[in-house]
Amino acid sequence: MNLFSDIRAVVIASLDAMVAEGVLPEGLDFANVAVEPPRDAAHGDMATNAAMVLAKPAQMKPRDIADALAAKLMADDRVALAEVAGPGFLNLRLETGVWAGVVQAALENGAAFGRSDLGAGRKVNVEYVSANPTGPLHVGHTRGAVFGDALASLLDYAGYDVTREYYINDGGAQVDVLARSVYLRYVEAHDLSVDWPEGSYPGDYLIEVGEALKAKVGDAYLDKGEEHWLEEVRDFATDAMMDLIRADLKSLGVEMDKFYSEKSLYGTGLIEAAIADLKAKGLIYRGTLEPPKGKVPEDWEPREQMLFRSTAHGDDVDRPIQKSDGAWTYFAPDIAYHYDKVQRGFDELIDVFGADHGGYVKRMKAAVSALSDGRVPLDIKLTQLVRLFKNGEPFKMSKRAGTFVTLRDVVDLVGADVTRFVMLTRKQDAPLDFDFAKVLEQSKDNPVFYVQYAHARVCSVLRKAQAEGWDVSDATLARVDLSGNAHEAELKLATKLAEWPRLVEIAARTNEPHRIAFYLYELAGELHALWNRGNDVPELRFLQDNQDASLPKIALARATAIVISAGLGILGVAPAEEMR
RNA sequence: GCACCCGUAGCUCAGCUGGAUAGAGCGCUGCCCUCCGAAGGCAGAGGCCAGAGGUUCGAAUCCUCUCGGGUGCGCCA
Repeated sequence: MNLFSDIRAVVIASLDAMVAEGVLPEGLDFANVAVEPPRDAAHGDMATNAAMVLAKPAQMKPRDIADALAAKLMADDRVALAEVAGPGFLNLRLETGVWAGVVQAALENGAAFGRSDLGAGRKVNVEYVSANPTGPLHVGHTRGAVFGDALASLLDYAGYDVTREYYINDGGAQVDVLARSVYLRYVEAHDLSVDWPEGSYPGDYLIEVGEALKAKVGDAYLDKGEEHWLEEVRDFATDAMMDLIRADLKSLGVEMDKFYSEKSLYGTGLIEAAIADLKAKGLIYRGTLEPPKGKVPEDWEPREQMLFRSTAHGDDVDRPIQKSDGAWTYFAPDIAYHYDKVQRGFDELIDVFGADHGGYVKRMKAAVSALSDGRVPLDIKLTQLVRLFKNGEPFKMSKRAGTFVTLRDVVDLVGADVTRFVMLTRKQDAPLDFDFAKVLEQSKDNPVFYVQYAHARVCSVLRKAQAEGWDVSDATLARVDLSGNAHEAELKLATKLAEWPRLVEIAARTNEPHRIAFYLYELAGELHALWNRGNDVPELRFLQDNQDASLPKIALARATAIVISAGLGILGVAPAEEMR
């Protein structure tokens, strides 16, 4: 139930009727007609811009359209008042019974209140984290993990068929470096000393991998050239790292539907097939790139390479897909991987990358555009870095992983729920300050607490009501006559609840789950405000001295808790029953 | 040099496919518990939305340019 789209439908129907009656000319496009909550509550419950949008194409004065439309809308039994204001806005005041309907819908539908069919079952693939399998996940990955996971849940809630996917970069040189590092730890496990070359991964987390390797193969690889062990150790090490990463993700509550191995692309002909597809479209050629202007690499020499004509699909420069020695560049398997996604039938693709990968956005979009003939949109979300603080001081930590702060460090210190919520209180492309002290603070300037507290307060009311022996099940509350909830503070809360389904759609359309977090903060604020109004106005307290008077109030509170719980569910955060 | 992201209250940030007088938290000032959890609430002060043009009935939002900050830029993934 989306009240805004319901009322918009009424507006559109009225406009259609006006066309039929000859009040409006034929052939008007109503696509830009919007029904929105007004910025100022004094303007009513909803406003439509219909008259202003249509004035020009209809060659009429906004005022005339608005007057005629107002008369039509007043005929709808949900509209109490429609009046023209400002430059041609039509402000609508709805019957109070409409808000009761919203509360009842929430109670009847529970967590599904706010679900949308916006996605219409379309298949969307959300690829996120995709960290190299060379070590534990760090804070930067954490943000990508939380963002991608919440986005996936949001899209699911909005009616998409969602696949959560992780691309394992296990085919390149960096896993060879990993293998050599593990080998050195393996040698150390035999109580032999080793020299650590530049650029290896000396992190402590590889010690146990080296020992595990020793337990598995004994001294079989000692004093052998790497041609005897590199491949085996590489597989062993990447498996161990992926186990580690999977456990890290699980500690955050993130579970992927699919882990897709880059290595698995080789030898299957998929890369060749993807390139052949592009070639058939005339997008592959041999050529030499110009050196980048302004910053020419010192060892620059012109080389002829196999290039992808990405400029034909919006890129700034064509991109190499084969090195001069004939080996694929990293871009080739990336193309093949996205080719595979297109082949698997996804209607939309989303990649979540760290901001340091911003340079790859255009070429990936160009590749997907070319491979799908423009049919499959690819949205790439870049997550900005996280700055760590403790009480305002920059926070450094060096534990088992060496110099960086790991995902596990963060989760161990503040918990998965807090980590997730805080990471979503900022737009993903803005830097995020994460203060270990503040996020655990139990006060209003900590949004996690503020939202949880609102939910806990409602739970407290329900517990007290049950202690009185009252039936406060959702089914009962949904049948209560809510016409008594007519106070301005109560209507304000119900109005906020009515925005929930609309907000879900906006957040899903923009792929911006942080909007959920901000909405929950506002909704919690409305509940706290109403709660405190009970100090001055006893009739507004959720608990009255008898069941009949209490149930309508409790119904409103419970509906709020349902929406908070559903919203937190999208963010992957468990609602608190009580604060401790 | 080029591309992408960003610039909104003293600070940290929202701002809905362009909508009315630009919002919230922190900080500052003053109020509100014999009363469901005051871990809260109410009110006040604080803005040339970096700047300049343009499109539009209407611009923080779209376009161009300038300034300032970040990220990236052929055989590294």
